[in-house]
Amino acid sequence: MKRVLIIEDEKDLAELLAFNLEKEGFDVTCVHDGKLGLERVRADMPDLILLDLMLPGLLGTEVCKALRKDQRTAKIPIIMITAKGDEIDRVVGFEVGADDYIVKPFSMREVVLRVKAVIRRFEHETESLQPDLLPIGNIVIDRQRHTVTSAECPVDLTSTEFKLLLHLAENKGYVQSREQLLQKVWSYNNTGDTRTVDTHVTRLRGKLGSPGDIITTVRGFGYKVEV
Amino acid sequence: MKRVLIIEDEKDLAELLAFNLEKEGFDVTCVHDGKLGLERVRADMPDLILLDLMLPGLLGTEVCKALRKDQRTAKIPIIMITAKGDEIDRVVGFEVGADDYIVKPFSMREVVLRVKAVIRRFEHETESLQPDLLPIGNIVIDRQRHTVTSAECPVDLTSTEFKLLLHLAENKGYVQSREQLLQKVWSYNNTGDTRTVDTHVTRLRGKLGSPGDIITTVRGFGYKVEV
DNA sequence: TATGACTGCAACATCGTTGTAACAATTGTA
DNA sequence: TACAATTGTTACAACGATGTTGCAGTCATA
Repeated sequence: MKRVLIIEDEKDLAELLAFNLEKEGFDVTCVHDGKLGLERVRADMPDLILLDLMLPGLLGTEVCKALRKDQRTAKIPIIMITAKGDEIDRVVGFEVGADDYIVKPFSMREVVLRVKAVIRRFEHETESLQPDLLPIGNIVIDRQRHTVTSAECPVDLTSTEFKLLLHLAENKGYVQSREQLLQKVWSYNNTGDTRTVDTHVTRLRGKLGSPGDIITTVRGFGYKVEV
Repeated sequence: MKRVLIIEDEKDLAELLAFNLEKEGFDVTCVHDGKLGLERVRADMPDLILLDLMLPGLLGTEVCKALRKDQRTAKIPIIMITAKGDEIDRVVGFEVGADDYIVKPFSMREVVLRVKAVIRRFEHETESLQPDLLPIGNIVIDRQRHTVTSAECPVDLTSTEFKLLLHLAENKGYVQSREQLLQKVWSYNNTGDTRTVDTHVTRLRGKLGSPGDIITTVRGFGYKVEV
């Protein structure tokens, strides 16, 4: 169950928000003052904060900034409630750092949807967002990002080198002849100079450093990746 | 124009479905194998998937589960085609996660109606549930107001530039080929000079200033946004 | 109608990448 | 050991992909 903290000085509005969010299964707490709100966040560590821009004592923007500065609370998503549309640019920009905003007047349905959406987004972001990684030895290939790390260090590969490494890794354990590689990686139908493969293997090994040793030479046949 | 991917091993049936959906104005692609289907989904990102339950190689249920696990594809609606009625509970339930099903034998009219209904339903859901704000690096994109701030400064983008930035940001980390971008941002099906993309990327980078560096070039493949 | 913004395309500049060749090093074999 | 075959390495010129700019056509708006 997700916990939401509402920091809003208009008590009627706060309770209305709380009622509707609780109906949707959220665990809601209300605070009516900015300074108290800050303390409450640190005590409760909620999953999301609904924060009014206009607060007595400490402005909503100040609360937001303070939360962003503290490493512990920096990643709690904040939705700002604001009356004026023209404040928005400043609110959502880096200066203040809210994650979403709702302009008064708003429907309860809108608030609930917005809260759910922001929470969903943050769940995804914090989740290990690594769907299609191909680890091989001490090397990790990321197909989507088109990036490669060797011994945890990012390596900058050219397009041909990337395709070559990927093909060898996807067929790990199987020896690939130079002709096969030219066909698969280079899309050559006729046979070009097979020594081209050697050149690229060398460059690849060089860029990968010592983990590149998993690309082994099979004398007389070709290359393979072996762990 | 909405794009539909059909994953169905009976080629005759697949073509019949394709014919009838194309007649209704859909852009249809067919794949006859589960594993290929998965790859195709990730490459094309269709708006809806018609998926046969009984597939050679990889079962339809497995394809469905795999799509649901990947954050990028989790929200693409799936209609399952099934021969037996008794599987349905499991198929549309949480374990597999299809959004609708059609039992063989079915009329083409029924399929078309079902496809349209599911697409309509999902259009509303994705609209209302998306947060308005998409912060990425030092850039904040406001979907609703169609505004962008770069390093807290409002930036004036044209509609094409906005769509381009939004699409790259929504797929952050994933390399988008020029062809994909033309399809998603420009709605070009096939023709078009892919260099047009380059031009707009340049203009976009220029307007965004130094925070625009998050749009990185992946030589030989396309562009991506990386933080 | 005139103006201005936007768009797509073409042309040019620039820079990284690539294939080839030449030479060095290694391996296998007689 | 000597020799041939294979592979490793390096350098370099040509190529190609991308960055950039200008321009004409289109569209909307005043």
